[in-house]
Amino acid sequence: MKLHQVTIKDIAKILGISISTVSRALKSHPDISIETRNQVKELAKKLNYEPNALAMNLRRNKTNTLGVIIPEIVHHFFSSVISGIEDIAYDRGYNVMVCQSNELYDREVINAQALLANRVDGVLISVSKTTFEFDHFRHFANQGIPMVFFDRICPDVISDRVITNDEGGAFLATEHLISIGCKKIAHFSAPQNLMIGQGRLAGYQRALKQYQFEFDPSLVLQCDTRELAIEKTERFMNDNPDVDGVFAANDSTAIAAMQIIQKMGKNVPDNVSLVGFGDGPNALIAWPPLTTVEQKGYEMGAEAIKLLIHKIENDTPTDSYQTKVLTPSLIIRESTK
Amino acid sequence: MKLHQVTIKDIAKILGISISTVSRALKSHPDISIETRNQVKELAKKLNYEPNALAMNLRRNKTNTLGVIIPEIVHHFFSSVISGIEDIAYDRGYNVMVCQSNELYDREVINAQALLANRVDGVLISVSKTTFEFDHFRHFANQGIPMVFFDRICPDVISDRVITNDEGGAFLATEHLISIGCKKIAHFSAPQNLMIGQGRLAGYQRALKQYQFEFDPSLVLQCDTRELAIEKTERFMNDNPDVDGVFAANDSTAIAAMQIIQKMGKNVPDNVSLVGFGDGPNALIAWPPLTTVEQKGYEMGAEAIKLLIHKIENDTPTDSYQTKVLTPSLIIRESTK
DNA sequence: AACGGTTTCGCAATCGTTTGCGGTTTCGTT
DNA sequence: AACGAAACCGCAAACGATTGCGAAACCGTT
Repeated sequence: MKLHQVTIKDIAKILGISISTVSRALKSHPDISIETRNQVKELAKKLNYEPNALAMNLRRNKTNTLGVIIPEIVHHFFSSVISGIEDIAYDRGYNVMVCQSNELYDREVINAQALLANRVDGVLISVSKTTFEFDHFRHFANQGIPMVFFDRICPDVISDRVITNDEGGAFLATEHLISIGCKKIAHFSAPQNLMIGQGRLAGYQRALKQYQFEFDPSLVLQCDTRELAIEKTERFMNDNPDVDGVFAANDSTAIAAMQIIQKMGKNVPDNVSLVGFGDGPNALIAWPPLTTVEQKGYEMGAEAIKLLIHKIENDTPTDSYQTKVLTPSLIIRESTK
Repeated sequence: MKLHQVTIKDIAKILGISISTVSRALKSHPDISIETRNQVKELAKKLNYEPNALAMNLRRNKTNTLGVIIPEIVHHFFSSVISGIEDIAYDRGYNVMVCQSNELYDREVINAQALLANRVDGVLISVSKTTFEFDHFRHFANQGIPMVFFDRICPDVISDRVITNDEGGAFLATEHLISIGCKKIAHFSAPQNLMIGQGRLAGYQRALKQYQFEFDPSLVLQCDTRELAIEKTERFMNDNPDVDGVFAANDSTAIAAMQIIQKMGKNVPDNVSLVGFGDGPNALIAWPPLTTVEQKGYEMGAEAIKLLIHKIENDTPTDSYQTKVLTPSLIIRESTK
């Protein structure tokens, strides 16, 4: 049972002055005498007065709240993104409502509706894997609410976007393996129906080509989870015993593969060098620490929300959209040499 | 530039009926004829009408929004908690505003104020490490806003709580080290101003006592982050060369310590056995896989929000508070033997 | 004493919605 | 034809805050 919260009306009644005077006094409006102002402020503090944001928001038609729709919070990458979002939001005086879709289309729709009903000033979205219909996002556009997509962008909805240059990152990883003298480099790839899968394979291929390595399709193994790596790595390494470099599409795959390879009696990095992609904290915890392509979740969140706030606070023409591409960088550790 | 959002007033004007009729028609109030009701509903759908939650909330004095204050989102444990919170909130029709304090007292205070201003219906809190003053939490109580503390609870504020049985978990961990034959067992502890720090130390001590080990304060090292472990472990192990068991207050500390110990030329688990606390995915990726006390983040979030919603929706007497204790279990892996 | 200019404050509308109460139809009954 | 009950709908206040405009009150000047 909620108690009555103090309002300016209460303060007005107690002090025997009008509501408007209290309102003005609280924000040091010059129309109000200093004595009155002080009286009001003192009483407000004494009563623990907190302005009712709901009322203000209703009047201003602005909530200072941003919505976020994200597939899964329990993911180092996504939680980093949220962290970046939160920090910038905090600095700029915005609140954040985080919704997770759990990769479910229906839930994403409901989340979007809730954010709409709550009149958020803008939304940040990373699309669920099961979403192929985008009308729930278009409603934001219809209402003039700015959107920024990040990471999992929505190709069918024009808007601002923040993405990672997967191809470039994969190129760096592969180039590094080449530069340290690897002669036969395998790629443990992500599914090719995902943009990230395509991009990372493409970067791998471009590096091979640029350094006159022949592309051998049999050196590409679709394998992008810890479980798959544990299942497939040994056989693959036996089939291709002279592989001395592996670029995996993500860190957990790389780490699992590394552990299997070590168990097979090979030394990492002396016999085989491995590079991952993602740079969660896992890369540091593995042994040896994993060379990996750093994916900047925090920066992505920060960039996305900056873009969004800019859109909200400046009346930019509605038809100008940017796409920000974050270039990942290679972090060289001890799994390659 | 935000467009005008459709309101019931617009619908009323177009249909030439009153606002109240529209309002009632939309919720199928029996006073309204079926034809009118249908007309209204159709037009509402056509215009993409979305009820303004702000206005409703202002009138109802209820927001259907819950606040969460958490130290850090980028933590497997905390993001699991949020995931649990989100899922239940979604099922029960609540929105969630997540704020991270980044372990900063000042920021925690501001977060609390923001939630207060937004008139959340209740709050879930896990206290920052740098918080020693709790008035900002008491404001919630003063306003009659239910609070539930979880994990990092606040001893000075009476309220509902959800915690893990840290003492019990620590006991299990220490007992395990004793049972496998460790003779000199150190504890890398969390700060003693945190209840979890106290609890884990207490469990360690109880196990020692129960098995007639002498408690040696110099074997307790305050060290609860990866960075601290990297900084302090070597010196500690040199000062105490015959330590053959370490119980660390969390996994990342245990893993970092394990890596340092390995670098010092000792074998894990042959020379030194280590146990962590927390069981994020890291414990599996470390080498050797870490024995650890399993902490149930998702369940904790779910339990906490259930308690909170119960408090919100039922007028339970304000003076009855529960504490829910989640019992952790020991997961034995290869860092101990 | 009357006037003009400050200073200081209050009225009332507004944001979008809900809801008690009262008012107008409509229709059936006698 | 007249009366009463249903059925249907609108007025207006309320939630808490902001703000343009108007209005007192006070001061000094002539």
